[in-house]
Amino acid sequence: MEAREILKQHIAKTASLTDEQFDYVFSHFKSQSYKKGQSIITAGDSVNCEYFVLSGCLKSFFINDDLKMFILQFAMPTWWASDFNALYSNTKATINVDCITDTDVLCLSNADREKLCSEIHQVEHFFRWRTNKGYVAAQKRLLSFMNNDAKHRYEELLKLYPQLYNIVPKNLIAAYLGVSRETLSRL
Amino acid sequence: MEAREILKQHIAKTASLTDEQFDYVFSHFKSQSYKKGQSIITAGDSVNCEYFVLSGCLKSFFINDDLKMFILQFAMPTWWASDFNALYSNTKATINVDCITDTDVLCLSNADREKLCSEIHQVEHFFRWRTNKGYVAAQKRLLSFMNNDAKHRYEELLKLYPQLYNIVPKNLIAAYLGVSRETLSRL
DNA sequence: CAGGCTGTGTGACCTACGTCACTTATATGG
DNA sequence: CCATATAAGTGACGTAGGTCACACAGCCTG
Repeated sequence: MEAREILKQHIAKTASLTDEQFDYVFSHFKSQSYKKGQSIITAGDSVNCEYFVLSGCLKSFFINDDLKMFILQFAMPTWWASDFNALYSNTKATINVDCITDTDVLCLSNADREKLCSEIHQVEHFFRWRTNKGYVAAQKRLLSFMNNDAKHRYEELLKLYPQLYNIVPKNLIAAYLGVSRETLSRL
Repeated sequence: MEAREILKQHIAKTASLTDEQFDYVFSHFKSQSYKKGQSIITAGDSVNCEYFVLSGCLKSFFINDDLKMFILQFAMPTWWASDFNALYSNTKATINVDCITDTDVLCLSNADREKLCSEIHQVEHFFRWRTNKGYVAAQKRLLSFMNNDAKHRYEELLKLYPQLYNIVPKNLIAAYLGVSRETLSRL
């Protein structure tokens, strides 16, 4: 399926746009392709866009002072990724976004999102619900962190994204679960 | 300051409503008072409303199978609290909301929020940004969980809400930090 | 095919934090 | 004003998971 249709169906799940409205919205997205290992957002840079994944897989992650990596999210097709904190508050990135595999995305700039949201009520509706879902998911993950041990969280992750097991190296899974590579290997 | 003004100023920070629009919005909120220790949302019940705190302090928390409590959020004045997962997806509550102190709130039902959001574009704008902020905060907390030890998180919490230290018993702080009461006491 | 990478497994040891048990202090309500 | 919760500190000990070190497999690339 082509980019246009993927985005159209994705939006249609939460908002109803006329064909003309969707065409107008789509015209603000920029298609982009990246290679495995390439960096899309690097900590310290300014962040202009959010990225809608068409194919492939991204990771958004934080690197601490000891150079340890913590993965906030794996972004699979129809997921959105960016450093939302930096994007929304117009500050420098503290989060990185890299390609785990070759990846095609659609980019939407912060300014264009806000423009579309104010011009088309249903677009604002769509983005409200996108974030609502993200917020609820983040809270669930937080609870899982507090409540469950590494093994439990690992099983939870595999249930949530079975595809991940094949695509993603174990050290990245460990960085998502917040445990060391060695601990994960011993589960 | 009275309820009306508190909400008005709170909304005005992210959305511009005319006085008539605000009056209309405000008419959908129901004022409610609770006593210290009272439960507002109980796991297993259905959830109809979200709560805007005018005065006092709420906690939203999860109780696991071992009856251990994990606090998702302390809700101070001008914060919103509910079981948003249950509220949005119309399922039974898995999160509880209780009063830490006597508390005055404004309740808004799920149906009325959606009605207001669809009727008034700026209201949808307001709620989009409320969730955006919540989402970013949840991600930050998640990172802090993965990256920092209990002591670091404790200091972070006290910096973020200095008032909390006096109002809230230490066992609740521990439940927020995800450590045992004893460990917190030893910091 | 040799020499790097990167990914993965495993042993030995260390540490932050949990659990349980007991004590002390502070509220609160009958 | 006493009785009973509730809150808070502390010691002893257990354990999940971290860290470091090394081994080995499957790759690319020269």
